[in-house]
Amino acid sequence: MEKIIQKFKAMGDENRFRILMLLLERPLCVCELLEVLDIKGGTLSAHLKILKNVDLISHKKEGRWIIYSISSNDNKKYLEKIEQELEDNKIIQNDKMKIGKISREICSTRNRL
Amino acid sequence: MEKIIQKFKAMGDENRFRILMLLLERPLCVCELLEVLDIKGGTLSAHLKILKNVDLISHKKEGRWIIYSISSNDNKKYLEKIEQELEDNKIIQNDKMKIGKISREICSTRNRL
DNA sequence: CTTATATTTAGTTATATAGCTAAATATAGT
DNA sequence: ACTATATTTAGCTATATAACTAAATATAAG
Repeated sequence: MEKIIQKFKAMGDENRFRILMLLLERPLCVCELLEVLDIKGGTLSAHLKILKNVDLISHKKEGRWIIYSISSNDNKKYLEKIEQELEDNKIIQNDKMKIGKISREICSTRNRL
Repeated sequence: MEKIIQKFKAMGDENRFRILMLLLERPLCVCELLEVLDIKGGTLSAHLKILKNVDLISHKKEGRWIIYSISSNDNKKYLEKIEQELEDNKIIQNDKMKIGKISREICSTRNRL
């Protein structure tokens, strides 16, 4: 039971929920997520750890980047169903618009921790 | 988005999650829930309000009792799927065993707030 | 009116959560 | 070696959450 409750808690935070909706678009590196969310690197790392601990996301290394994605097809389907109910949400829309304009390489030009 | 996040938060609490699993057995009055959960009346009322506010449960009056139940078939199906993954959980098992032995009338013999 | 059932409110306490800064650590690429 | 990307840690602050007690309120039944 602890596990499922932790999963709900993981999804019950705005920034983590936005991360999940963003990863539904495509796998993303940490610096791309940082471009969209208004939080610091350390904070984002903590959120990613929480989502990883409940198996909602997973990651792989690719060059000097760490790429996060939704961890299973079940999770993907589940989250997509939720996403449909949020088609008209401004924050989510805006996040997806932003992420559409960003590529991994943009990160080097910024200087976020 | 606020709404879905509130829903996850509502489910991400042990006592509230136990309430949902109990209501999956059958509709229950507040005093029956009080027999199973180790919390005071005021606290339980607050939890029920949170679950009601996100439309997970609803209630109706019946004599001097207020009967709570899962609010829709969709919610019921959703929660039943989660319940299946928890078949071997001791707390849930115990809760369901207890609720099986209780009827509404037992309440008058106790004196919980 | 009194009792039973439930909710609400005010006030309190303890713990959890989310964010920050700043420094340290890890790893891969150049 | 140095840089880029990311994580972790320690220390801090602010807010949210869950619980309690105790009293007040609401409603229906007897």
